Amino acid sequence: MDNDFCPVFEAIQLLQEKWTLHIVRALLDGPVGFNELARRVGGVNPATLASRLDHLVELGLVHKTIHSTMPPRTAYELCDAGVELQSVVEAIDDWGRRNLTGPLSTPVKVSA
Amino acid sequence: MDNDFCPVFEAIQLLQEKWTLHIVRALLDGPVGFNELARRVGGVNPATLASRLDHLVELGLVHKTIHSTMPPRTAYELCDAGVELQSVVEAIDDWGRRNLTGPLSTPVKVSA
DNA sequence: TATAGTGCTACAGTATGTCAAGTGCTAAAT
DNA sequence: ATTTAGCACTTGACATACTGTAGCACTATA
Repeated sequence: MDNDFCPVFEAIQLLQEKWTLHIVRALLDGPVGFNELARRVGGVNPATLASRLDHLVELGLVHKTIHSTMPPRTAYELCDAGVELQSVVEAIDDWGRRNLTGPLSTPVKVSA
Repeated sequence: MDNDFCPVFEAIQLLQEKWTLHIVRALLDGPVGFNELARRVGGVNPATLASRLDHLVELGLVHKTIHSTMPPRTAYELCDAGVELQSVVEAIDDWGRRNLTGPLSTPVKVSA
């Protein structure tokens, strides 16, 4: 019932949180502010984005710099551990290009 | 508002569905039946597992063989496109070993 | 002085995942 | 011969997670 801290399991747990991978991918293009990050990612709503960023900051994958409180100006950027996720994103990228030819069908509902 | 079919985006969408990556990882160890797969993965509930498997089969990443209906005996195994996800799992594995030293803290709630 | 933009938070609603139980049947154990 | 135990799931009630839209306090530009 426990994997007794298995790093792979934990890593998957983290990366499967909705939008996390998208956010990391967007951050690979360099530091950004909140709203522009949302735009880069495309489709996240601010509440979720804020939540994911909090988590990523907490884990030390992302660094948040508040340049000024008012007018608000913040920058999010990947730390080393975050940048290392590039290899993961690239692997997904490769796989996607090779194996996805069209839009995915809608996932089957759990109770239907 | 649209990524106009960007394979990376789609791939991330797929892989971030809860348990999908865990399931793929478990299947990399070879064909299994439903219940044993659940045990290998550890923590999925049958409804979710069934749903994910349907989706993976539908996308052609997993092949389902029904050896007998009654007594029920089924085998799930990765097809080629599924096996190719090994590189993704490995990248995550590497990253996890290098960057995760202890259990993750609980994700921050969206509305709190 | 309006307008648009910044980084968020709040709330209600919906989608998504979970828990426990159960089904119909058989192979192995008692 | 009769309990177990196991297979592959499904069902329905519930909890949690995510979404959409609005809004705040404020400034820089037009």
